[in-house]
Amino acid sequence: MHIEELDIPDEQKTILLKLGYKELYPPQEEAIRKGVLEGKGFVLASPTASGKTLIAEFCALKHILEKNGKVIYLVPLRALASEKYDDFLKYTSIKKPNGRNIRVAISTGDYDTSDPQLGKHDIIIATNEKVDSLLRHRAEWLKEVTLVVADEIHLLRDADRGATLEFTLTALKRFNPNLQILALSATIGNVEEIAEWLKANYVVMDWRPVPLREGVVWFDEVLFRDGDARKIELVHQNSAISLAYEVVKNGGQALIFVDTRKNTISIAQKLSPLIRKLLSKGELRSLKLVSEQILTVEEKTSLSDNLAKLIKDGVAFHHAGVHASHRKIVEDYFRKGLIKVITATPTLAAGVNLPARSVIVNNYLRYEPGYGRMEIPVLEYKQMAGRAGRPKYDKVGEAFLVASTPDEREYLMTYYVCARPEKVWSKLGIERTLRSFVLASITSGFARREEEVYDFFKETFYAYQYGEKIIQRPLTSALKFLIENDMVKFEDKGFLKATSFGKRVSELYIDPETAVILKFGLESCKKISEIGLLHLISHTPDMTPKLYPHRREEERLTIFLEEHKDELLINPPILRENSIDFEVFLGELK
DNA sequence: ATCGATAGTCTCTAGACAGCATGTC
DNA sequence: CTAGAGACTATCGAT
Repeated sequence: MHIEELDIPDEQKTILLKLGYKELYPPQEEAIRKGVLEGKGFVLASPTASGKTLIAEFCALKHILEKNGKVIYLVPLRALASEKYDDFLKYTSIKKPNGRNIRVAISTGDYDTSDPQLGKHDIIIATNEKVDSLLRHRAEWLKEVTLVVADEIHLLRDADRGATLEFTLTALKRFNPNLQILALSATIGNVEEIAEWLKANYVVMDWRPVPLREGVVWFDEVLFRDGDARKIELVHQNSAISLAYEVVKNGGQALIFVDTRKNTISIAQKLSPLIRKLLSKGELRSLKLVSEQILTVEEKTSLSDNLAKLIKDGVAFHHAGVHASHRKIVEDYFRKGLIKVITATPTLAAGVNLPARSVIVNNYLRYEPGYGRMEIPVLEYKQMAGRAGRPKYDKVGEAFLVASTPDEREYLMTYYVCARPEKVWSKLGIERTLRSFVLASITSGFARREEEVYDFFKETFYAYQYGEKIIQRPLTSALKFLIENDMVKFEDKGFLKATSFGKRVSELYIDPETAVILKFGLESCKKISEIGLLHLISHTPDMTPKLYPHRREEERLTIFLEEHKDELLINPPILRENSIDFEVFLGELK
């Protein structure tokens, strides 16, 4: 199908043709055939870079130019918001029927545009949380929205962020019954379920612009999914390092995913002398400049020192502890092909688009508090693997999982490489989460009586998956909690109303339980001291993760506790067991 | 007295959204 | 119900 043949505004065609778009990709064609452009709800599940955004662009312009509509584009990351913003900027030259140009805005915590201002724009790109917050502040213009694009909707599986997305979508759906919802997703196990929840059509496709070969490495042997095998030269006892070396030697770039930040650095360090040998004089010279840029652009830390040193050799690490501007530099020069290898934590898997010819997944286990080391979900592996293959540059992308024993190699092949991504399960039902969203449903006016609370939550994905009955009980207890703590009260005729306290809690985006603790602490205190306040804050569930008291510090902390006993606003636990928890907080004060 | 190997013990672990107040242009 | 690599420390033995 050619762009020319599509039923989209002519101005858009001109712009796209000028940019070199011609034929549609198969998933795009399929979506069109099934009727996205006709205003039906849609779930689009296909790998990254298979052109989902373009479909969103078609729908968006249709809404604005032909239906006098307004579009919200939901993304999970601020970095993604600015990426999409740049995407949509190309349409700002188009005039709407009323003679005005199309206006695009970005709304995340970073940008301070006031709400009414946002209402004047046609396309608003926002993080899920921002829209949730807008809902809680009852932004009026949300009523005018006719299309919501929800990017990366598989985020629903995430314990806290997923619930926000779920709430936001449910609320928007309710707020505006004629809304078209276009959900974009990675390949997941239960696209149909999500589609049915949204009362939408769906397209599932594994098609990728660059084919992907997946394999498992053990020692010096690579075994591919299709049965192919090959040997690699072991230039280092670590297979991931040897593999990356080989990739660069053959003129490619590699992305190595590891489990911890520390590992990210240690692998990069082992790799750097090897990679250095493969670089040309010119490359080394340019890299030196990049390295100097790293040192000057931000405050100097041991981390940036380290990074600068590694970049000289064409290697870099990437994780959340690295300053944003440094990350940007690393990403930019990797795209330019100057930096050959990046070792990264999963930041890169879901974040900005940064493909490489080869992806090496070094660890399939990751620590989870309370559970020990857990296997990462297949979905996550597939997302990392999906980063392999740069459109227009590589004929094929390769992704490798590293095994440490032959048995493990078999295991990884069956349970990761050949496995289907798991289903996405709603996490809204967790009581702590639910509480906050029950409050939100009341303060934002979606539920004015008890039955309406139930009605509202009946429409969530959680209720869809687990059944309307299952959600009743936690809802009741959440409601009870809110009433008992004076955030919500009953008025005449069974109307529910948020108290000003409740309203504030909801707007400030804090856990209701946090609010209760703070309130209790402040009310009961005789005198306020710095230590007391700080501890009170640390005691709150919003302060996570807690610090762990070291054995060595225990004594010191206990003495500290004795000295400041009177100042604390929360009484120390009596049981010795719990005192560990307690000393954690003291640890935070030091 | 000093060093060193070895074994046992301890520590530490991915990512990143919103809210506010105040200042600057 | 569930971990494991690496830093750190203690211990003992050899010189």
